[in-house]
Amino acid sequence: MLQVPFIRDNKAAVIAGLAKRHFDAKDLVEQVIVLDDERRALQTKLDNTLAESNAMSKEIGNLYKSGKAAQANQLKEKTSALKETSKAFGDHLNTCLEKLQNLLYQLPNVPHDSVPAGKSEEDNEEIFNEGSIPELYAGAEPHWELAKKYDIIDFELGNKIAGAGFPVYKGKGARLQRALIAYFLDKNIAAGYTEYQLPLLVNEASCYGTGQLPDKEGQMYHDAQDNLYLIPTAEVPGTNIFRDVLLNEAELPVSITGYTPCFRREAGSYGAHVRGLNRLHQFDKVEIIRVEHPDHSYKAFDGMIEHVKGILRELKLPFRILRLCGGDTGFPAAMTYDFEVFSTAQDRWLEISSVSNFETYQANRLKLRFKNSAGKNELAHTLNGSSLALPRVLAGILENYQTEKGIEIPEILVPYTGFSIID
RNA sequence: GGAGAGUUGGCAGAGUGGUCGAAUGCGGUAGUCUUGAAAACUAUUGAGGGUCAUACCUCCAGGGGUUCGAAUCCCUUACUCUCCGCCA
Repeated sequence: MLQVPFIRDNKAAVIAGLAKRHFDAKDLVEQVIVLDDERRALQTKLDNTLAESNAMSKEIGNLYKSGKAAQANQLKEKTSALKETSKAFGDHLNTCLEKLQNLLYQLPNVPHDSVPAGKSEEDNEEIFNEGSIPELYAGAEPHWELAKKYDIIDFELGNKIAGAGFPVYKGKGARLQRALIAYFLDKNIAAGYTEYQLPLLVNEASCYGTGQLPDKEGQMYHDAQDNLYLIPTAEVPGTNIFRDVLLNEAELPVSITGYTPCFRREAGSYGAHVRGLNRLHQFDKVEIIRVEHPDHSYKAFDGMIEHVKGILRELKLPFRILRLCGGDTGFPAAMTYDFEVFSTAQDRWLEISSVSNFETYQANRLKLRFKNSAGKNELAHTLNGSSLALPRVLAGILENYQTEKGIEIPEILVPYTGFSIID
């Protein structure tokens, strides 16, 4: 959520920044300012009324104490009118605040200066490309065929047990998956991240904290009985660790990592592009999350990019990095880089990681602050990224490492899998 | 699931109707002392709104109520703890 004083002071910049998302913020921004003016005026009126009745109450108390009950009773009669006016101002103020809140929820984060304008994924900038795309043998197949051929992922069985989008991994498929999780976590820990095991169900407040609510209500699985949501990403429980937290400056930066399954309803997305492992209702992901001093958050961002690069290099997968344009950058993010692995047999790029700096947008909702060197409480910056999303890495390995003899296991993973080929 | 107890500032923990935004301790900050540090001592230290700055207002888990006046009484929701039941 953007801060109102920031919007007031940087009105033109906010509108221009959001234009890069093809988001016309002009009316919203105007409304925010008008409502905020109204809010202030009402607050002042309410405060004055309350001050008056506070003074009166004090006087009544004093009169009683000094035995002047008759005078006190006389004063009491005057309080009812004050009560009514303060109630009216209070109600008015509340509706005003509610409206303001709603407006603020509608404003996405202002993109960083370096973010290109653009409408959709076609306007994203490729800023990095590494690894050669392997020449596959004549009979090379997409991963869903390979999965069947080597009996490592059973989509039909998942359909039977749960439904589409819930694959069953078995044998070496399951073991490879587990190896990847362990490898990613070890890499993250070696880079200074602390491992967490987090709840997979979260409450409403946490969903508001990271912005899944109110915007993305229908995209999460919801247990109505207990009013809990299945997490769509570890970002939700991981970042909400810091909801309503005041850190000391010396405690920054905070770096955490965690493996969790992720659950997404993905309502309405079917078809060829979601075949196999491309899009699932349940998938595994290892996430990295950082809380940073505002002065260092972009340095941390670069560090996260390098870190993910390092993992993909070790896996020897061909990948590229995209700087997302304004239109494709997620609602709460100021800047996002996507990592994509080339899926040889499908002849397309698959997103496997997304690293974002939210600056203070999430922190403002979360009330995540730190005491700065001047002794003032200041909003921290939050960042997160995947390292990595499992199914598409798996798809990338299956497709890029397939040979006539079977699927080779990237060397770095062999100590984790305990086998070097799936055949 | 049943019964009971609790939720107070960065943390711990007093406070049961009127100078309580809240004792005390820890922690933080500044200073004295010290070559420097530690210890000790002294001072200072909750958050938000509002103002040029004051004034002033709000906040003692969330919401509602009683009262001239609520951290304190009542209702309600959430959470925590203890006991019983159930259970990997």
